[in-house]
Amino acid sequence: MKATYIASIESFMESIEAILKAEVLSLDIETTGLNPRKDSILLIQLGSEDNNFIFDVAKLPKDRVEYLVEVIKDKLLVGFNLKFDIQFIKEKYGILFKNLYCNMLVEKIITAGLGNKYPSLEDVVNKYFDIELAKDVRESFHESFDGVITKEQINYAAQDVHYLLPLKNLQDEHIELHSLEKVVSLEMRLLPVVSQMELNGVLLNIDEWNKLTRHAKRFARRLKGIIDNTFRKELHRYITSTENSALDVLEFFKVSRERDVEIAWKEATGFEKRAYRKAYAQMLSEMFDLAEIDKIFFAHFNPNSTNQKKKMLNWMGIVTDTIDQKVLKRDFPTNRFVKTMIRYGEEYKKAYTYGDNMLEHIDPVSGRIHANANQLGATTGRFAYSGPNLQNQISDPKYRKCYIARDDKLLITADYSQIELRILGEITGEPRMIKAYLENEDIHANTAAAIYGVPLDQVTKLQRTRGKNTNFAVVYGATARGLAYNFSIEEKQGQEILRRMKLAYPVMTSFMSIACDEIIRRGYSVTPLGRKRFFRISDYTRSLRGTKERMSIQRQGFNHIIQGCAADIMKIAIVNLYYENPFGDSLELLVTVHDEIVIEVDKTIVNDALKFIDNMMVLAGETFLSKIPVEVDKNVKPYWVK
DNA sequence: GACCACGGCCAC
DNA sequence: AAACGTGGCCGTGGTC
Repeated sequence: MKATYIASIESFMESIEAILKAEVLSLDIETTGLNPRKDSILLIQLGSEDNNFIFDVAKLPKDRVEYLVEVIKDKLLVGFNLKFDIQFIKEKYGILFKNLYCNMLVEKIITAGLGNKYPSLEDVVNKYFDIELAKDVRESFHESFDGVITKEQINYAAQDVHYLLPLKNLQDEHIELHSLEKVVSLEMRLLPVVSQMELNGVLLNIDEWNKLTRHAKRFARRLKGIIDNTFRKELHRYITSTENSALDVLEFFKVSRERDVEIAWKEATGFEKRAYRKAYAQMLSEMFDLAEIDKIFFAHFNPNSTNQKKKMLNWMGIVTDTIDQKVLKRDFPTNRFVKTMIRYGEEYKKAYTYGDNMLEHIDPVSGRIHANANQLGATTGRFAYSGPNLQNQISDPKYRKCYIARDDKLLITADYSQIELRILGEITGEPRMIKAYLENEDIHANTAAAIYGVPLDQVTKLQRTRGKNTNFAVVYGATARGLAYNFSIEEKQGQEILRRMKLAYPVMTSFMSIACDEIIRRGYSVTPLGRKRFFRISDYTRSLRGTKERMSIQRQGFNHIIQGCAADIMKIAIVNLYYENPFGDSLELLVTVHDEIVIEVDKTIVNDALKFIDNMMVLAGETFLSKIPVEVDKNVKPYWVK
């Protein structure tokens, strides 16, 4: 493996010749950390077919590195998780690379459903070349790096780019084999856009957010007081009716020990390492006094423990195997204590999971939240967000309002109206659905009319809700039991609903049946764009005994066609919004939530931007929808509207 | 202390 | 308990 280390102007001049000549280069960078705003680039590695160049950014004049970036900006750049590299380059040199081939994204596309969720370079190189790459050198750049690059680090840096071009050639064979060219092309076009979206970040109104958090905390505290009192009564009832020690009590209620109180006791009594556990248990087993047990119980008691809540509910005569709020609400709809407990859980989540946690993600440099947008997070092609997950923010307007535009800017929130149902109608070719959409009928009421056998104009509110849920259930592949569970009805009635559904939408029904057979026969399902989701099909899967597994695969497979198509449409829209954007920096994409996109615009261009966004999104939808119209709902406010 | 599985719950 | 798809994050409670 050749490697040329470049730290002087002379060596730079020599190497740049080879770089200029190359049409394709592999790219990797080493940095001092993971944050493109805070951390710096140490090395830029470029691999050509016959050499690996390592540019020592710190030792070269800034204008030379800028020149290098300029030289390679339009070449095809191949790399593993290129989002990381191009974000650093954009942040430091102001140039966003757009001609990309990301080996990691490609690997996810060609192994969708079968491969690793987070493939590492080491895994993939090992898979294709049966070679073990060392991983631990990368961290050596982060802490305690003194600016002097070691020989080992140079070798490592060269190795990191060395395999990328041959890897591309091997991956290309799989792309061709599975006809995934269009999907790869779309994802690669999307990659710089997603990188830019992450760099843009979102702005949180911290004062308003904290108000909500404080409110939730106060609420949670009050509810905890009620829970404590109720539990205390039950505890005393238990103790006075038995002759158990504190230890028995804690164990009966599944209250786990080893909380702060136990640690404090260990420190106070001076027990060594592990010996204290036994001694502590011994002490508890000799404790019989009600007041003392009360004290020790509440020192250990944890209202966030599912085990404890479950045990206490059962003790109180609320017999349940789960504290799932859906189940509790159904089985004990009027129980006030159950309500209190559910409400406590909700407020606690608002206070901490959403409340305090969100502040941790505010970037120290930009003051904004730069969540990680994983463009191939879901097997179906949907995005997944993390750190924080911006796709499951509380939909209550009070919370959404905290996501705000910069001064003199506004947020446009645009979402596809019923995109998955429209896709379902289009793909299956179901005339009744097509007609309903063409004639602007209420599709949920339509389904309700069918399953309840009533005229469209006589559908009640409950029936419409059921119709709506049944429509979703079809996309998700629900069974009669599932429907029965959701609607709190008998399984027989669930069967009847499905029977009428099939009768009302016969074309859809036969299409689904054929599609589900195909999924098992081919071992994959595929969206109109060509995005595939693969399944492992064994003899067992095909057998009678494998019915459960087979049906599960068919549900996933059919859902992939619909959900994946919706994802494809949104991605096409995002790509076109970015590349066709006539407004420059006055229009910036911030975040996408499956069928929705949030865009920040200058106040001055709002009306034109709305038209542009509508146009791009509808056009993207029309790539795959021709029989059923595409509709986009739009909102403009200084904050995020749902 | 780091890791993991799981129950639970937020979103579309 | 789990009953229909796709995710991430929390806390608990266990392991090493």
